Amino acid sequence: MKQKINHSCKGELQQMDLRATPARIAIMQLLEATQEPVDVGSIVVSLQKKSIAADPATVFRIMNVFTQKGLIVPIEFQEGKMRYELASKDDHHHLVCENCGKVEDIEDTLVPALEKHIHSYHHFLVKRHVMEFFGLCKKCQKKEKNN
Amino acid sequence: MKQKINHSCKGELQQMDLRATPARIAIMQLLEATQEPVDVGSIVVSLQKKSIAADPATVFRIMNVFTQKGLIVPIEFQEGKMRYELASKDDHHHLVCENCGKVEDIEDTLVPALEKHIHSYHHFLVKRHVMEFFGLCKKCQKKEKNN
DNA sequence: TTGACAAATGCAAGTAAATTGCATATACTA
DNA sequence: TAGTATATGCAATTTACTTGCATTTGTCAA
Repeated sequence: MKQKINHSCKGELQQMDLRATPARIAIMQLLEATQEPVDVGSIVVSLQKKSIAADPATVFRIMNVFTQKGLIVPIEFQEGKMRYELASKDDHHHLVCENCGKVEDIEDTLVPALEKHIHSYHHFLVKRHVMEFFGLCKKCQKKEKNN
Repeated sequence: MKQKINHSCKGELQQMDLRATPARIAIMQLLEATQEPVDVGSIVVSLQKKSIAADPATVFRIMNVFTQKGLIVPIEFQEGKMRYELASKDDHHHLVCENCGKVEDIEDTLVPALEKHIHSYHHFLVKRHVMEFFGLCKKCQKKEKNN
């Protein structure tokens, strides 16, 4: 069965002067359907399951172009590899469970104020930030208690 | 001229059940003398200048042991490699200039409160966080203006 | 001070993420 | 539908980091 083409993705890509190739469309759809930031390896596997063969080198290139165009944001969970998520999901941070790997989002309520503060007091213009939290989710805290 | 041995470093190492080897002592001294987080490559170069030849593999191993023992903290500036700084310098974040590379420290006034908030409202226990800011320092903002 | 042994190092080989060069394939435009 | 700029696949490369093993060295006890 042929995968239905998501026309909004196609449009989104073309608006950015990017050709709507099968790999690019599939990656956009994947990112839209996934709540957790994904890495290149898992993207390749996901596409394989949809019978879309994409070389890792190609996926790396796509992620770079998408990042340059501002479609996605690279995220670092300190695993020695990059993850990515849709830029439209911005204004939040992640709570990464170090036990089960689950990722929760939390709203970003303080960085804008903090960046203003940094500019006023340190005369430093913030363009980009990294802010992630690692620890134990509710379930894994309970599990740990029961040991 | 022989480098004077910093006896406090030696003691610090031995307290942690680590043998006080020349490379380890020199790295501790380097970290104490440096305000910016350093990567393995720059450590090797710095030691060479002090006529201490240390293999990168050894430095990587030392950084891993120091991290495990809590002497240093790994820091990620999204350059594809790790940096490290003394753990005793903790409770601050970095303002990294993307133009000249300069690193300023800012006091951490909000993370403790934020982590409490995260535990109360999201039931997530934060054990570790990453929080860095990238942008333009005062000087580089001026330079950019004059173009 | 010395000698023995566990621990640290150097060197070389091995991983894994990410990049790059080049020939081929393909999406878009006219 | 054909021509062309662009994207992809594949293989080779780069770079950070790790690991295995033989050798060296710091430490501690005698």
